[in-house]
This record gives sequence, C-alpha cells and structure tokens, in this order.
Amino acid sequence: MTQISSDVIRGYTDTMILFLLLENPSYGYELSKQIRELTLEKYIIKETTLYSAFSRMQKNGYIEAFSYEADESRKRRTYYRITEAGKNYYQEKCREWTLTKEVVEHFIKYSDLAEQEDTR
Amino acid sequence: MTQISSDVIRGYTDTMILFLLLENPSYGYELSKQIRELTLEKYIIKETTLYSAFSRMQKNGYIEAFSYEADESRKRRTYYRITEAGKNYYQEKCREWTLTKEVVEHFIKYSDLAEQEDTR
DNA sequence: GACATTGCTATGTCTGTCGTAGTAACTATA
DNA sequence: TATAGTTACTACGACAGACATAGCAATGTC
Repeated sequence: MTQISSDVIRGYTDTMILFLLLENPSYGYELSKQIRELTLEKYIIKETTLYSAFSRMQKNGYIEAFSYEADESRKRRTYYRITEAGKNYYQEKCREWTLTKEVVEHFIKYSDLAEQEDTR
Repeated sequence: MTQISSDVIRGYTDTMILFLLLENPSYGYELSKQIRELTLEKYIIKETTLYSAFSRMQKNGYIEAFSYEADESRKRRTYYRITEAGKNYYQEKCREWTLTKEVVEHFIKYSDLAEQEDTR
C-alpha cells in the first residue's frame, strides 16, 4: 500500500482544492498536478472526482468560475477562485480535522508498526 | 460543530470496531457505548452503521459471530470476535492512517484556528 | 403493570468516488 | 504536415458506506 484508498480521503478533497485556491485561482489540470506533487504521489486525484468537486463547490458557493479569455467561445480552461464562503468552509474543515484526528487516534495502535514493516 | 460529520470517519468505523474487539469479544450495544465514551461523545456511531459494519466485516472474514447461550433459539446478543485476518486488516488500516494524516495535513492550516475560535 | 432500556433486523435513500468513454484544442517531433 | 502525446474537460452510470425510518421483542426498573 503506497497510495491511499480514496475512500479514506473522502470528505477532504474539497479541503485540498480550497487550500490550493487560497494561494491562487487555478483550474483542473493544474490543481491535480499540484496535489500529486505536494503529496509526493501518495494521493492522485481522479479527474472525475476533481471536476465533480468543482461543480459541487460552485453550487455551494465556495468557489466561482471565471475565464481569462475575452472571447468566451474561445476559452480553453475554466478557472476557479475561492469565495468568502469558501474560506469559511475551509477553516471549518480545518477545525473538524483536528477533532477527527483526535477521535480516530483513540483507535490506532502505533506499536508494532515498525516490526510489521520488517516482517513483511 | 462539536460532533464529527460521519462522512469524515467513513472508512474508519471498521477500524474502531476492530480496535475494541482486539481487547475482548463484544456485541453491538456495548461497542457503541464504548465508542461514545472513548471519544467523549465526539463520535456517536449510528446503529445501522454499526450493524452493517458487522455484516460487512463478517463477510470479509475479519470477525466471527458466536453466542454464549447453549440454546441458539434463546440467544439475545450476537457476540463477535476478531479473526487473524481481522488483525492483519486492522494493522494495515493503522499504517494507512499514518499515510492519510501525512497527506491531509499538507492541506491544513492550523494558524488562525485559535483566533477563529475566539471570534465565534 | 407501565415504561425505559437493550439488542437487533429490514428497507430504501443519499452522496462522493470512480470506471469508462468520448471530444477537442494545443504542442512537440519527425 | 501527418501523427502522437498532452492538456482540459464533459457525460453517464455503478457502487459502497452512512444514515433515516420503522418495526419488534426481550429485559430491567419503578
């Protein structure tokens, strides 16, 4: 297991995208590359997952779409920027994450992990 | 937000149950109480979630059902114990958790969290 | 005897992820 | 300039885990 099963990440893809949009507006392909690089290939977001996150978050008002092209018919990419609501949502998720960590770690045993690694 | 949205926990309910079964065989109602208490009410597992986890994990061979009653027709509770496969699965999930934490934390900003708490 | 708690089953819905497929523009290369 | 590879998306359907709702029977408590 070198990659993460995405079911675990579920609920945090939005957060990952919003984190990156806090820095700069961006678009699908670039974001997916950034996520892959930032996580050192440990998490590679699927295209469909990414784009469905866009439409969900746009619907929820967390991001806004825009285009750099003057001519709408010519635009290649759809850029997104984070909204104020998106920033609030992001912060909420960060707080939730600390709670989640606390909860899950009650049920995790770190002992023997190294040992296990060796005996594999 | 004092409780955790269960979508975040998704993928770790099995782990929580297995952790407790490592100590003792147990049954639904008791496990749900233990989870509630261990997490100081931060996570309260839904009944349906719990019991569907049982059947899923039994199907996967991670747990085994048994009864303390001699007379099967009289049994009140279904007890479960963890199997060897379950122990391995549990350890795998613990390793996965460390990875997950690493990945997610790249996208979390802890700064301003306290500040936010104050202004609420 | 009434009421709360315990312990579980059945059924269906919702949502996020993902597989598969397809399209079109742009880029590099030979 | 033909071709292959990369970029940048959209559409559609399947699946699985969490959960709402409902129901039911045994046990405990006052």
